[in-house]
Amino acid sequence: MVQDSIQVLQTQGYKVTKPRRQVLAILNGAQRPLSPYDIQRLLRQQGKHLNHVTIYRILDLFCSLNLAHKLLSTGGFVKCVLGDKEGCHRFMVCHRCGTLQEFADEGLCQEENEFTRNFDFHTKYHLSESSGLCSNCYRKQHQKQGNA
Amino acid sequence: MVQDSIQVLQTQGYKVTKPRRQVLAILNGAQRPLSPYDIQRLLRQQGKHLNHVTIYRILDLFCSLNLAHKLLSTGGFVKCVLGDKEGCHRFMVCHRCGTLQEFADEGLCQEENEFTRNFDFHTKYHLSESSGLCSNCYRKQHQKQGNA
DNA sequence: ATCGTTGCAAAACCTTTGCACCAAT
DNA sequence: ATTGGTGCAAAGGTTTTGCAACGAT
Repeated sequence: MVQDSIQVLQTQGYKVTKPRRQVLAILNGAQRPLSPYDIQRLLRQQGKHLNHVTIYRILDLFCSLNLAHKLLSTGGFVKCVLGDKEGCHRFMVCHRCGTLQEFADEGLCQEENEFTRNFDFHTKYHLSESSGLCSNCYRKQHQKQGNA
Repeated sequence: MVQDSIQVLQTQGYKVTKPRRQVLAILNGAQRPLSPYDIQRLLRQQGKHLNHVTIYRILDLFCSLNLAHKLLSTGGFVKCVLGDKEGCHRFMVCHRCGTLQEFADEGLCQEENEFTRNFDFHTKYHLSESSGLCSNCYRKQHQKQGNA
């Protein structure tokens, strides 16, 4: 997974530096979106020190290469897991446990494009997040409250 | 338009103060998302002074009452123009001139819900922003570059 | 050796908090 | 008169900038 991203860096002419590898590793191991300072904190726990400015710049780069995404709802960063899959990359975010799943579907994109086309608007890309409950949390919720 | 919002404030038991009316007026006249400091600046140009903290608090309130929305991509605030219309409120944002249009469509919401249902995810609401070119900018773009 | 990257210091900017005062009801 | 709102001062957090030094190629 990290290896794929390193490939992208190389083929695009960007250097594969230690800081970039470290940020990749953190994003890869994360279960939730991380802020730049989150990343710095997690690295520090491993005895590694990265300047926050460096982290900002690396995240900018990763987002521009689609190696990472910035979530709309929280502003946190996550590693992209879809690679070059067609269609805009979207997220399901569980508002209970915070876990998140990335997905894409060209059909959805088309529907949205057609819809906005009625307003004479020419869509380039979509930012889209679905907020709700993941299967686990949905189950727990219903155990607690019985049925509601 | 502003009158409707004032109605909402009153019926919900919130006071209709001068600062709130001023912020409403600014949002109402704006063609693009505004930051709290943008609003302060615009008011100052009219010789009116509002503390930035006050503006933050007013915007928080407006968002909680759905009188305004905070755009997630840019962080700017816009007046809600859909009122209670069914379906999640979505935005088209022109990345050239910054103008924005709000819309909603229950069909889109359903499609997205059904799709995420395949992942055993239970969607509560959607966050969605379409980025592209408004009709004006699309035309200009094509005049400049001929055809591409 | 080179040029892209990083680290550092500093600044700018954004957002929040607590409390005293004010003003809409 | 009451109570919610506002202003102010201050603090805390986030993001950006410029430049010198470093290191991946």
